Amino acid sequence: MPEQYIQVAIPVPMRQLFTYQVPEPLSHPSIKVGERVAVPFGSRKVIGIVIDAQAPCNFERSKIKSIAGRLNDNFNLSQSLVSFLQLCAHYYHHPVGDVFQQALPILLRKIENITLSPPMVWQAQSPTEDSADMLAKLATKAAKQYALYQIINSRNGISWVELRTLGYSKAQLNALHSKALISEEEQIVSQFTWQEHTLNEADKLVLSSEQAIIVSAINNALSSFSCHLIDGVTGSGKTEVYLQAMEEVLANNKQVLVIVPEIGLTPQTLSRFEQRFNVPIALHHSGLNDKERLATWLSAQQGSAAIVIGTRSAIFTPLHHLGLIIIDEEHDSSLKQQDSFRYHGRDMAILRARQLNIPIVLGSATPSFESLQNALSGKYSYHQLHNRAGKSIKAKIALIDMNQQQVEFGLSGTLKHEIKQTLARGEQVLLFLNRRGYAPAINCQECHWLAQCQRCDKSYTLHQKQQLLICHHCGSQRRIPPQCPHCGSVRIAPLGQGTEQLESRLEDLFPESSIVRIDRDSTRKKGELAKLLQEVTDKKHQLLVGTQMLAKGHHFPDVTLVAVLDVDGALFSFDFRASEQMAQLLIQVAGRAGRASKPGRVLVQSNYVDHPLLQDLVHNGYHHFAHQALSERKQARLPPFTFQALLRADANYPSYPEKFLRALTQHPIENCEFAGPVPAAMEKKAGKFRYHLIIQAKSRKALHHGILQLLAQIPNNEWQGKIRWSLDIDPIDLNW
DNA sequence: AGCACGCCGACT
DNA sequence: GTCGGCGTGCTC
Repeated sequence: MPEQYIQVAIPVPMRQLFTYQVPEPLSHPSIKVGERVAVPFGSRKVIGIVIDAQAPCNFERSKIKSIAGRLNDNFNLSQSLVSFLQLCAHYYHHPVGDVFQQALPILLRKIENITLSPPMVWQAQSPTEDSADMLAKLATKAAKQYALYQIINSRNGISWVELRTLGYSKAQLNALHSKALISEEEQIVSQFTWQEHTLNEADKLVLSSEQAIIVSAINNALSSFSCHLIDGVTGSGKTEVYLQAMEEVLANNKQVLVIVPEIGLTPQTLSRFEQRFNVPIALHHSGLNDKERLATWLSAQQGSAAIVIGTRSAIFTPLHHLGLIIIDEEHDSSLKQQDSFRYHGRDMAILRARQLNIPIVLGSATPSFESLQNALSGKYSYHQLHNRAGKSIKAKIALIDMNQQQVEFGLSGTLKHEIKQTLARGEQVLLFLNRRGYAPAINCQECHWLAQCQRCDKSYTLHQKQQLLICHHCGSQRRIPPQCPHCGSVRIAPLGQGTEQLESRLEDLFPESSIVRIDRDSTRKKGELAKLLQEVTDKKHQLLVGTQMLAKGHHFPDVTLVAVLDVDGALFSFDFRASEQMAQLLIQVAGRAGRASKPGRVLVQSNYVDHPLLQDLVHNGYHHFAHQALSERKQARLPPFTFQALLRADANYPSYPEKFLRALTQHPIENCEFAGPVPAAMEKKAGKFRYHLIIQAKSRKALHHGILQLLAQIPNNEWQGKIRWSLDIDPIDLNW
């Protein structure tokens, strides 16, 4: 018997695989790709994934260790998932082991044996006379319990995770259980199959011809790769298109993967899918614990889940019979991971659809310029959904020229007037200010000393309620100095305005109205955001103040006035994507405010109302704006017409990062150009000094090859050990 | 990323 | 004398 060697991915940030030997006693049954093995690594023992089961020995024989054991559970990765994750690592030039580590549920990365209780589902008991009485009582006395019962009764088995995501509590469940209306039973784990009761025909809407064309375009080619961009405003019926496209896929006993933004997995979203299809749905979002995550993973892999709905990392779930991928709100920035393995959920989803030869659907009211360009150039099928006539809820956007107005605490006279009018009609108002805290700085009015964070060289933000100065870049805190440390004056005053201050000004201006502030500070506690949003829906508050986090996913039917207090930052940012994001934000909130009978209005305050992009957006809408901006990007040779990678370097010594990056630019790279090195927008952050180098190419292929050349230079670089670096392919935020 | 090894400063 | 600070280097 010859010696057997395997190549293993190890959970360390190294761009290589490790070779191990399989000792004879462990070699039966034969080791397969995707198997998890316990291996000695340095002084510790870790879990590795077998990438190659019959590798040649390409390492000094005497240094090769033997694997310590095989994990003989049923949680090994499929061949298809292994090759997909390798593709991802390759695309992002990211360490393979780290990609595997991030893609796997935490429990699969631990050595300990996994004990997973069998999956349980809730079911309605067969009706009796008693239960009919009880239900009649619940219908009047406990509406929530009654609704919960109705949901459980309408499906054949529903998991606690689903019910929790739909907004129900354990207490409500227990109440029904103690009344013997429902029971918990072990789920029969079997391959999902389409049955007569799977589709709720009554829930189906009649498609417009526009919608019908899209559904058949998707369903016409279910066994080959195609990418469809559905471009349609809120209320134009994107979801109905998703649902009807899914129907055909599910009817073929194939699974569907739905990716939504971080904040998008709301009870409403889920219940839309629940109502239509009576099938097991597995969820994957931040509200799950480790065991629940593994359960989702397993049900997807075994094929018992028909639909998987999740946030960006759900793209790594191992669906065995995947037939369709849907990316909702494909422009949303939460689809891109912004640390360590910086992947884009949408782009990896396209890669996966291509690998599996299946269609993928991207949907948005404000498509990313990348997707729009791919649609316009014919790379994707482009489908526009227009609003149905007569049901138009399109909001109007108007500009307020701050130069022509008396401005008090960031509020123009016009805006104050509009707020008053709206409140008088009993409707709600939403004010955007993208700066949390009380004031973005405090300074001394005598000597103009500015309180700054030593580690970041940035102003401290004043948090009045907490009586603290907080650095928003590194989180460090200090007390408010009673007097200027420079000249001793006590005339220390806040500079500029944040949400906290706006909230307290509004309390003075509109004492009759209840005001709620929604930002990272006010929603730190778990469940607080949901609670505040519920209060808004219940009309407990009339005035909403918030940062960008308010723009995503939430629907505000009684908000009829939305105002953006300061849009100018986005117009003059050096980041060329700032204006794209600003436009998306404006259109998104405009679409989410109001309802058919009471359309929302959007007011935008600016000192530069003549700015061409602003004018274009306001007068001609998102698509005109996007075309305009795209032709500017083309002229300037910026993405999506070119392809970028960002090499970030940081060190404890100021000069190192720049020198390290500059050394790399000394060797020109074929078909690639360098920009920089430049100091990061925040050169100093948390005591580290940071520089950026952009590598740009006309084609993705050229960029890919260029990066390989670049990375080859790094290991022998004299700066090795003195600096830390990381690579970001297709960066979207140049600020960090 | 861990973790060991190693070389300097302040303490039972 | 030793405990422990974190710089440096290695992991099949």
